This record gives sequence, C-alpha cells and structure tokens, in this order.
Amino acid sequence: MPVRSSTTGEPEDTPVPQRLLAVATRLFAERGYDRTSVQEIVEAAGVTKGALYHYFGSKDDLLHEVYARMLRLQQQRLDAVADSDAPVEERLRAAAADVVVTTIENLDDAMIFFRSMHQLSPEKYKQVRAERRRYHERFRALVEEGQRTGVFSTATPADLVVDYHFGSVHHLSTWYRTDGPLTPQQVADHLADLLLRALRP
Amino acid sequence: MPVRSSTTGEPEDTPVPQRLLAVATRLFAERGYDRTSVQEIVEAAGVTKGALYHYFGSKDDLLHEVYARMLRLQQQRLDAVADSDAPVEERLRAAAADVVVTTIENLDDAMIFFRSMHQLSPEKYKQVRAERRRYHERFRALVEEGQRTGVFSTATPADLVVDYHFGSVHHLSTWYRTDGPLTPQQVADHLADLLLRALRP
DNA sequence: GGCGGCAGACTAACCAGTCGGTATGTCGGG
DNA sequence: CCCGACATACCGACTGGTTAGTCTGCCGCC
Repeated sequence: MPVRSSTTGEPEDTPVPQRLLAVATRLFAERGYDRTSVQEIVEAAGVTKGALYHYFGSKDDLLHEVYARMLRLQQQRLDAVADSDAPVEERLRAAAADVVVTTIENLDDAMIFFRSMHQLSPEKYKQVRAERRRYHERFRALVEEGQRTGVFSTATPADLVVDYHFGSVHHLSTWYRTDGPLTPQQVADHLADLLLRALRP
Repeated sequence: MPVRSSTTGEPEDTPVPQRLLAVATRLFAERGYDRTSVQEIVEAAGVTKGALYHYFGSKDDLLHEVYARMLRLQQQRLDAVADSDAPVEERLRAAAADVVVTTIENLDDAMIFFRSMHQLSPEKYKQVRAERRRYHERFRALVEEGQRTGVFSTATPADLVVDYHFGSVHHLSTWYRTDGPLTPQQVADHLADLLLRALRP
C-alpha cells in the first residue's frame, strides 16, 4: 500500500529531485526565499535533508534552478518568434503577447524571479543578469528595427520602450489572479496592443 | 570634540529615530529586509538595540514606517494633480509623470516597497494594500473620465491601463541608474508620453 | 528624586549545512 | 549461480552560528 509521505498535494511517485524543485518553487513564491527553511521544503516534499543535499549543492542552487528553467523557456520562445519572417510589427506583437502568457502560466516562477533574484550568490546573480540582458537585447532589436524602417515612432528610445513593457510583465505577479475575469491570452492581447498603440508614428 | 559614533556617513546630530529610519531604509534597499539584522542597523546608526526598541515596537515597525512615509507623499501629490481643473489628458499626463519623478527621487523606498511588502505582518500588509488601492483607484478614475468624455480610447479596460503604467513605475528601481544618461524628469516625460500615446483614440 | 533615553548582556528559537550510517542495487569473477 | 565490492539514494541527529526581542540598570536633566 502506498504511503502518504507528504501533507501536501505533491504526487509521491514523481522523482525526488523534481518533487523538491516543485515544492521549493511553491514555497518560495508563497513565503519568500529567506523565510522558507530547508526543513520546510523537505517536509513538504516528504523526504529529509539528506535527500535534498544529495541532489542539490545548497539552498541557493535550488533557487538558481528555478531561474535557469524559466530563462531557458522564455529565451527559446522569443527566438522562435523573432526569427519568423512576418512583418516587424507582427513579430513584436507576438513577442510582447507571448512573454505575458508564459509569465502568467508560470506566475510562481515569475514572482520568485523578481522578488528573490538579488538573494542569489554573487556569481549566480551575475550569470542570471547576463542571460536576462541577452533576452532584453533581442527584444529591443525588434523595436529598433521597426523604428529604422519607419513603422514605429522614434519619439522614445528603444531601451525605454522595452523597460516600459517589461515593467508591466514584472508587475503581473502582483495583480493577476487566476480566478479573475480575464484569461491569460486576453491580458496578453491587451498589453501587446497597448505597446503597439504607443509605438504608432 | 564630536564623536564619530558611526562608520557610515549618517550625520550624528540628527535625532535618533530619524537616523534609525534613514539607516534602515538604506540597508533594507541594499541587502533586503530579511538579510538586514537589527544589530547591523543599530551599529550603522551608532546606537544600540535599547535605543531602537525604545522608539520602535519591532523590526517590522521600521519597515512599515518606510511605507507610510512614501504612501502619504504620493497620495497627496496625486490628489493635488487630480484636483486641478486642467483638461483630463493634462491631468493624467501630470499624474503619470509625477509618480515617476517621485519614485526615482526615492528609489530606495520604492525598491523596498516592491520587494519587501509581503514581509510585513499580515495586518500591516493589509493596511498598506488598502492605501495602495485608494491610490490606484484615484488614478484609474482619471483614465475612466477620459474614456467617458471620448479623449481616450476605450479599447483597453482602465484597470489594465493603470496596471500597465504602474508596472513600469515598479520596474524603475530595477534599471534606473542615477548616473545614467537620462534625468528623472526626462524618464518621466517619456513614460507619460508612452501612456498618453497608447490611449489615443 | 523621578523619568525619558539609552546601554548591552542575555535568552530562546532557529537555521543551513555536515556526517556517519543504512538499505538497496549492480556487476564481475569464481 | 552465488558472493563480495563498490555505488547510489537516502536518513536524521548534530554543530556552530545567527537572530529578534527582553530586561535590568545607569546617567543626566528637570
């Protein structure tokens, strides 16, 4: 007979490392990184510290894993969209909407990302910032392309435009509720629309 | 001869409570609330724990004071702008730019606000959220007024528009550098302009 | 001679990470 | 076909260090 090893709803047949990561993600998002003890994580995952330190080098590593997963996902999605051969305004619209949808679909990760990034160890922090910058630059290139070819207004520097949009993405984890009136896609369409409207010449 | 009671640059003739608050604000912004110990705060302020707990009930109180100060300031500035009798698009532009300028001028407070709000005790957290919502609603009323009178597009719900703009304000503490190329006023003008352009019918 | 303003030692509760130990599995040789 | 050697996966008590908050008492001013 299967043993209920955990008080939470995590399925106990998923491999231990994934289970630890999933539980840690949830707890970090709920209580914050610093206020979540390693003991709480292992209890919620139905294992002990020995198991956690068998698979992860440190608590910090756990946090870093969350970031790596999310960065990988978003970068590859942006690359796919930006590499298409649609007109630049359609590529920007798709990219702007896509980052909103994936952020909402991983709201816990996003929350952790923006609230706990500075609690990573200095080297890991630098690494995450660097990958984040690559993402930012790819996005900015789309805006600049549109400005060069005259389909977007040049009234605002491209950097500022990108920060403007990412600000709203960042903010999603603060106000978006899964049980609210708008679906992720609707929110994404609206936010992408606001961006494109602001860029009209 | 005056005693250098502190290793930091805090003037030692300002009253102890204000000095503690100033030091705590700086440290919270630098290291985060959880990673700043009460011991560090009192040492940087050149006093001891006895002094801190004489003026403040808890570490949490210190954090709450930072919020109260900032919320008071922004609410009264918004009220002043919104109550003027200029056309609604001018009032919204002024409000949108003003919140950017005051946020940049108090970047430490803003950083703490968005990163550490959820570390307040539940009651204080609720109180801060309630005041924040009042601010949000006053701002939204401006957007709705413009939409009703036909000077703003109704393509996007007013709530979303406000969240879009506040997202970028929120984000400022992540990317804005005092030694960067843009003055606070220039950033504010650009961001307000993006908002107004997005709202063109 | 009392009182606000503060000092600083103290406590009780944690917490991240370690380490010796155990159970289960795998593989090569005799 | 079995046995020992080694590896992987995990357990849980323990350690050294840190923390918020308390408390007793001193000191100078009214």
